Amino acid sequence: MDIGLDLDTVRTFVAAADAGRFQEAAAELTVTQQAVSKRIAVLERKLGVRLFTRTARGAELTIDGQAFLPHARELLRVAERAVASVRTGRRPLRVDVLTSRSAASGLMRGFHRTHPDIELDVMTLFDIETAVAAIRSGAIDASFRAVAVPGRPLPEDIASLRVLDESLELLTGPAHALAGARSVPVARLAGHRIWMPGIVPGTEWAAYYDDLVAEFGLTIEATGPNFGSDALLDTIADTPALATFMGGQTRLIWPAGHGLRRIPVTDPTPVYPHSLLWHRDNPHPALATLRAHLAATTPGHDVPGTWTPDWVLPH
Amino acid sequence: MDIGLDLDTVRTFVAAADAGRFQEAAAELTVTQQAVSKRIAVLERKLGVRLFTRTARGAELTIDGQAFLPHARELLRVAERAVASVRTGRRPLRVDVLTSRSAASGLMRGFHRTHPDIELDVMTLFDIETAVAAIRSGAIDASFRAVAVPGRPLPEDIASLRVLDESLELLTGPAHALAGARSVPVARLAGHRIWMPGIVPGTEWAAYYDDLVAEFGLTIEATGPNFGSDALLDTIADTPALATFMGGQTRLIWPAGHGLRRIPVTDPTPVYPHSLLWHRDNPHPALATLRAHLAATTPGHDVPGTWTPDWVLPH
DNA sequence: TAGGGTCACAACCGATGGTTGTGGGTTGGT
DNA sequence: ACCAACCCACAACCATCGGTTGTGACCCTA
Repeated sequence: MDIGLDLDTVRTFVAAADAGRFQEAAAELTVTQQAVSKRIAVLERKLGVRLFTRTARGAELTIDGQAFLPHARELLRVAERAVASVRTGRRPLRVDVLTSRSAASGLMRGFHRTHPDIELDVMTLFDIETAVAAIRSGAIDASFRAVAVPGRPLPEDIASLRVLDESLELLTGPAHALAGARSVPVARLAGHRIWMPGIVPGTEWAAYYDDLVAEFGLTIEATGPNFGSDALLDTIADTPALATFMGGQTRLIWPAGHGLRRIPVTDPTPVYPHSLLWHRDNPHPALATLRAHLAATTPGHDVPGTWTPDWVLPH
Repeated sequence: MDIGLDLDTVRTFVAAADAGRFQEAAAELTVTQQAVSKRIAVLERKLGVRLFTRTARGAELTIDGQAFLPHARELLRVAERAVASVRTGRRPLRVDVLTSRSAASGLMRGFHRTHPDIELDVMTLFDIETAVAAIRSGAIDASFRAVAVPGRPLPEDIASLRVLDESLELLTGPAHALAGARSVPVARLAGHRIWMPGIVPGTEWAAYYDDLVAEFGLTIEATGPNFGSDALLDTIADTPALATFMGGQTRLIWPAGHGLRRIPVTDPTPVYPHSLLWHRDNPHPALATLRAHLAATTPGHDVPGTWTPDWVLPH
């Protein structure tokens, strides 16, 4: 179905369209006029359309050529950005956001809205260990994580800023015993089955839920393979005895007709602390902009009536 | 400076990233595993970065690979649309808009806002002759034009709909005699030098200004080569004795500090009539949508106090 | 430790895409 | 009306590229 376009050919097409003459385009690309002629001919054969009308004083775009031209330019733009994304030196700011639907991802969307000119590459690493390693190696510029896991303090060269406390909510199906509640105290969750597949021991999120369990006497089951959030939501919706935790700012693809309920948890409200981590010596100019943006836009923390593990860094 | 990426390689990269194993990607692309390995190796050498970490049970993306992946996907999307833009059959709706800054272009932007799902290719043809020929040949689907030049009625198979009457405004520099006026009656323009380079005899816009000149005794100079709107604006701004006409909805790149004035023309206000033209038998589904959109959103015409040539089609 | 899975390297070879040389065709000056 | 000066296309040639097959090193698991 797809044609093996190659970008040199596309570049040739754009150069020829701009120049209006194959010769000039050839000079610009430092190839011969015959090479340009051949490339264009091949492109036309691949597309099945005539792109230029050859005249005695050059080559003019056909209507098909005019239609193709802006797409060709866009293609070159995107290619340039793709290459730039892995260029060492001035590359887009690389930020790790835990998951694509997390609150950190929302913060980055906000940052992108107010700074649309700053190029970003958003990615999702496994845990804080790999994130810190990636930051120290320079592979990424910043990471949103809960810091720090007990017994594993942040290295000296890593700086952090507490940027968002995200309230946890209980997610249940319509037949769950708590489905009708407008909110639920943490203590009332004792004895209920809370299912969170995909928790990997040793990660900072596992440490968070371990502490939560210990503090309030909950039971969280992490059994079974993690088939992704869709499967999780399906199961929660269909199983009256099962609930799960979810960040209050998580963006869900809400399955229609499932009747899922998001129920705030209170007394106290467990909050998941997101901090921004970065390397003290990272000179990326956009990093300072991001820090300033987050410092300016994020609300206060440690609101009374909330809970976080005591190993969480202050701000 | 740019690297000769080719899209087959990019496709291979995406397939390998999705599959997690070169073998599976190879099967999907119906090439051998060795070919995939080679392609990835070449891509990594070109980019100067390692994209995968090879393990015993497959290949995992490095951080650089993760950063590159969304750009690679975007590249393939754009490529697909580029190819689709010249595919006969279901291709984007092709609309000719006179110039990229014309009122018709604004109408298309509005259409795109309310129907972002409909793919469009907007282009600018020379005059109504070529537009009609392109419509009849199927090369384009619709055109915004003033119809019809006297003596050249629309062919039977071309339908039209009057969609917008655009008031003409006078554009002057700050030192022009009329620069201070809030509006100016057409009759007061007699004797003033109005300069509109780029008018080509025989086109429908030339016919429009010919009629305007004849009706109100104006003098329009079309002399001199047309160096584009930037050069025109520069000259108008610097020359007290010169003014030009401009569509009231034209989007200008307003040069800073030029002090240009746009002055409405009255008694009557000359309006430039934009009609949508299309082929009666054109089955493109988006064409009907566009017609309905325009019929619903465009205001009435032939407002009292306005003027159009008498050869303009009624609606 | 044997076996089945992964990817990489080497040798080979046809297709691709560049070069030079040449020819047809329109334009414009003499 | 011709000829020079431009255009682009076609042909022949040839190096490189990108695929194939064959093989080997490696890792995990039974």
